[in-house]
Amino acid sequence: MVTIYDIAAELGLSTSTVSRSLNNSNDVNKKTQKRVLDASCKMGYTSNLLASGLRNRRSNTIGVIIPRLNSAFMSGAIAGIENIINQAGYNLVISQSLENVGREVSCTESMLSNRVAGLIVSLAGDIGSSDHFESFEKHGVPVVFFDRVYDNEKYLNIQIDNFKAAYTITDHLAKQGCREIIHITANRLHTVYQHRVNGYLRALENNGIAFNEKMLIKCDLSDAAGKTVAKQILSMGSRPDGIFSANDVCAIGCMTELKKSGISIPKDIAVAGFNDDPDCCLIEPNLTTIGYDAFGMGELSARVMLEQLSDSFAIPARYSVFMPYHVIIRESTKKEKIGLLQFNAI
Amino acid sequence: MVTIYDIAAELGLSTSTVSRSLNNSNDVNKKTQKRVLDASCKMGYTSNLLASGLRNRRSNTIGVIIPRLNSAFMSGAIAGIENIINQAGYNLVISQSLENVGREVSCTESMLSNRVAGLIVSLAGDIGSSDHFESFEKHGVPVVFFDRVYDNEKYLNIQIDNFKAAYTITDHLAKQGCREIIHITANRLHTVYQHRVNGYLRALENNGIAFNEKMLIKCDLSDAAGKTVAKQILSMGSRPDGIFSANDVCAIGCMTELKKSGISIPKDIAVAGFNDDPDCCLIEPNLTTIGYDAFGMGELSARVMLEQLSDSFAIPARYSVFMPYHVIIRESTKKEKIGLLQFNAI
DNA sequence: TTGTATGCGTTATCAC
DNA sequence: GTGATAACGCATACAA
Repeated sequence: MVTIYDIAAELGLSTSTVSRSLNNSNDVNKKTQKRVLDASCKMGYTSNLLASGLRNRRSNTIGVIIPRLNSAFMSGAIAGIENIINQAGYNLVISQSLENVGREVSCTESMLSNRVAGLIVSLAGDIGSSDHFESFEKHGVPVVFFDRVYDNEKYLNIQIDNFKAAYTITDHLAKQGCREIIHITANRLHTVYQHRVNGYLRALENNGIAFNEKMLIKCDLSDAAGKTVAKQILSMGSRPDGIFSANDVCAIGCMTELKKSGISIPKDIAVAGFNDDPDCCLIEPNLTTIGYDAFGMGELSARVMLEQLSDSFAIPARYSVFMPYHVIIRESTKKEKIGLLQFNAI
Repeated sequence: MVTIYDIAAELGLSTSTVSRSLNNSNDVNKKTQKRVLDASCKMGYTSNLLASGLRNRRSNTIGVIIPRLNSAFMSGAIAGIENIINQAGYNLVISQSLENVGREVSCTESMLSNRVAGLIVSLAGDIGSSDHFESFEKHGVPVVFFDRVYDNEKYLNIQIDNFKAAYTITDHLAKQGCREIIHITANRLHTVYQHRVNGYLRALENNGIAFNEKMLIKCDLSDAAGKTVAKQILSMGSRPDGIFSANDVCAIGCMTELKKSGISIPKDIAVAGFNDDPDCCLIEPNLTTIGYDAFGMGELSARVMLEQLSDSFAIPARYSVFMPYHVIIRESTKKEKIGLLQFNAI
């Protein structure tokens, strides 16, 4: 491969001048620079980022660790991150923790070995220690968390207010006349889900709905789990009239199965999800849900990262950013009787 | 950061011995190795892959370039690739070309700069020159294409037989009694789509169905495009009784819109897609489609890559692998009259 | 089995 | 504005 030595030899210059030209330094004659750039082009020069990274003691790569790459939310967030990061001249390394803390740890080790300039993370499902992020902090490598974050102010967190969102959507169900609203949540209570549970509970309380443990169903929030939950619900003594699932996938699995068994939605049971997956508008009736801007969240995470990267001497910021979210009300929670009530109320 | 110098100094050894120990070389005393490993652990050593890569003249990273990260197919394929690649001790860099050849080119440049050990690619939408892959070949960096490949035997291609698959599903539509089957394809005819068109045409021919240009509709295969196509179809003089879309997303968009306008599927129009997205089982009626193993295709691509990587002195292989596919017949193409015919035939 | 010495390609410091 | 030189951390050819 062509190196700066080759270019230097070709033009009778030193490698320093070539390097300066290539890096668009001010300390170089513009004409010389042009000669170098032309030659590098002609000779097919490709910069060696490994050498450059070694010399600079860090690569020009930003690492991303996410639980999984298989949701509209995640691919949207990645697209947002990539958009900002690439513009800034960085590359992206993406790794999946597969919802597994062990894998997350080895991902961080690999990122460390690759001397990433920064790390953007959405945490694996379990709540675990954050030890594996400490070496980054120790070596001045900024870490930004998004969506699934640690529940403390020690880190840079980009998220939505899950408590409020869950509160609002549960409250909506109650206002639609639901009196027995169950909540489907993750079996491993990551803070994200814990906050949603809390919001749900508060909404029940404020609407004078009594809560008992049977109303909280834990599963892995998959489509299959949703179907299983539906069967559970069908066999319940007193059947709920509202379901709030902590994600859309599970809500949709559940709905599909309920429909199969002749349950009418929202008449018999109103259903709400979380995330605003595209599938919400595919299932019939369309699914009420919480929507938030995945692409924007990715972009913001990346921007915060770049900010950290630029003033490396500044005290590392420690704060949480809450992104906006909105409740998207669709047919799956529009109970007809309520429609009438609302009509009368006008 | 701790380096092998630090470990060497700590133990009174040379860096070569430390390096050998860390790399599990045979030329080192097992006891010495253990001392080194213990010390490296205690001291919190993290190998510097930039230095190692510079020395070895290539990184331990495999690059992946794909059009977009937003489909079940792609995330499945990526998961498959990652599964194999990680086991082999490599890392993955993923980049999206966003269906744009220009971006694809800059992705390859960045991969080259990062001195990736190999490159796995699914091509951007357009047919373009393959010049940007030549430098890899020139420098002995293996390139494996999957799904969207160049239409020649010059490269390593992992794909399905799109001609046959399209033939089979079109033939199925014809056998269900459809006499005017339209085909929705991409407006930029990548080979993948060209082959599907060809299979479609052959099936028409073999079923004695006349073809005219109006039966071939070109669009970007998005959900929105599907809806637009539906409106086109509704305004056609002679309405088709069968639709074969080159992907599911578009088929589903189209179906949704047709249903809204009171078209009964499959009675009025039978619809078939391609890919077996999970949404095929969400839309009603469920969508007939072509299914193939995304995860397996990813794994195979990665395996072929590793094979190339291992015998670097072998002549680079040049061949195409065709993965199995299967036609998945669901309600969207089961015309009732045919059901009766089949019943009578028993 | 271990150590010495060198180079991978780049950038930064210093001198001119 | 340019050049000589050293150093980044590691791996290997060669010597011992």
